[in-house]
Amino acid sequence: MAKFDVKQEVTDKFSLRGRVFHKLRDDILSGKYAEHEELKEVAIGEELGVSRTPVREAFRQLELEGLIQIIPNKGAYVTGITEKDVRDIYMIRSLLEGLCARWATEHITKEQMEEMEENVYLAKFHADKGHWEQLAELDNRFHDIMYEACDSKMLEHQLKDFHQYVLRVRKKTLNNANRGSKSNEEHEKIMLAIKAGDADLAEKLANEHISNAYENMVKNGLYEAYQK
Amino acid sequence: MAKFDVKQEVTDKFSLRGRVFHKLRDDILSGKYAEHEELKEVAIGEELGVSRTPVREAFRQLELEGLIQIIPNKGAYVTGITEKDVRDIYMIRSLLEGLCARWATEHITKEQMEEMEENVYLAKFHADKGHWEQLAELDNRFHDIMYEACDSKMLEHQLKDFHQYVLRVRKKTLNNANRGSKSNEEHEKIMLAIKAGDADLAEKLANEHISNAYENMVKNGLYEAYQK
DNA sequence: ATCTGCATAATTGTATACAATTATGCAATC
DNA sequence: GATTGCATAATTGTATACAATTATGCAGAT
Repeated sequence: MAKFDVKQEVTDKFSLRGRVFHKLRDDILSGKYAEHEELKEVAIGEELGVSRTPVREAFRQLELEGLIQIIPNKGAYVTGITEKDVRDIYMIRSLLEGLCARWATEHITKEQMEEMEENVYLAKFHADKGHWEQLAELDNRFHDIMYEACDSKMLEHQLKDFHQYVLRVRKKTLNNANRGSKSNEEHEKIMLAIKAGDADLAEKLANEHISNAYENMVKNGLYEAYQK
Repeated sequence: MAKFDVKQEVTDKFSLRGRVFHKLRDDILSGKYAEHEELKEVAIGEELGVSRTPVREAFRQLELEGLIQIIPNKGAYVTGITEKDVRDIYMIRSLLEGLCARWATEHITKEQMEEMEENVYLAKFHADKGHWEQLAELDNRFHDIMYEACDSKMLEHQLKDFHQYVLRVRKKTLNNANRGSKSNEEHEKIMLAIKAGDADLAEKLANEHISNAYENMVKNGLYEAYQK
């Protein structure tokens, strides 16, 4: 009577299609392919040692993830993201993260609260030591905890969708200046607001947290990777 | 030097895969398939007179549209939407429509503004006459105008995504009571706020518009179609 | 030199064959 | 009767062949 697993990831890591999907996604996000570059089915297939069928299916998924665009009978092209797109994404995400923090305040479990506290204190340690790799990992994890804690698969899905875009710019954001520790200080405030049950404050702080991340990114000129 | 068409719909209406995609989407949204019903590749293919290949690709798209869920090596199942999911969707959409109204206030063109006014006044006429079909059509169109007017392909994409879910509940909402004319009165207020350049008011009204639509839906018990 | 028309090549769209996995039914066992 | 094991069927996953569409290059006209 077990219902099918709702937590199932949309992409299967073990099928050929799943491997193609993950490989292409990583390559696009890491910048291996230029924007607007055309992806050929046979070329990708030969590179990975698979036929066109799984490649085509991976293409359909990447299209709806917003990473490529398929034009019928022509080809698949890596999507371009403009400066305005990035700004819009951060503004939308700011709203949604705020709502997520609000709902998390209302629904977080004891275990999730404990992991969130642990995350903040561990991140403080790594920030002091300058361990940017671990810090970035913990930063991602903090947000994932909040997504899970908000107890809404709809909102979680939306926010994780945005993550695909955000990853294209955010990966370098925590390395420079002291955004890393600054970010974690903001996490701590959000965490404390959630712990105190102050949903209004949590929402406001989460809003600002994303806005600040955006401001920091602009200040450091990470836009350069994107077309005007 | 023409760049590829960014406005291109994600699904091609003329390819076999496109036809399968649209057919299945309509059938799912219209309730032809029960929730959690399994969709078999061969059965769908035979019904539409096509092979499994275009069916499989349509499945991958429907999955990312959130209408079905594919479990590797098992099958494709129509997604279930719980009452909580519906509530979450409307709350998220309320936020995003508010942002959309704000941006529309800042970016709407003269032509779009005129179409929006025309939409409202035409809808008033049909509401008086009790033409619910046309009213529903105009209602959808009003929101599409606003999505286009906000001048953000990212936000537009998000809101249209939600539309897939919302269509499953909203289609009957305008038929009963006087929600139809009530909805249009709210459209008019939003339109006037946008025309007056009052972004704060437009945002607030758009927020409330979606909330009201949700409240109305709950009041009329449209939830019954969904699992607990 | 540029443009047009057409033959050819390259690429995507679809159908089908086969492999791998999962579901089903039934007999044997307890 | 319930359960296990296994043979069989049903279904999905992948590869490949062929069709349809689009891109390319070149000859000839202007």
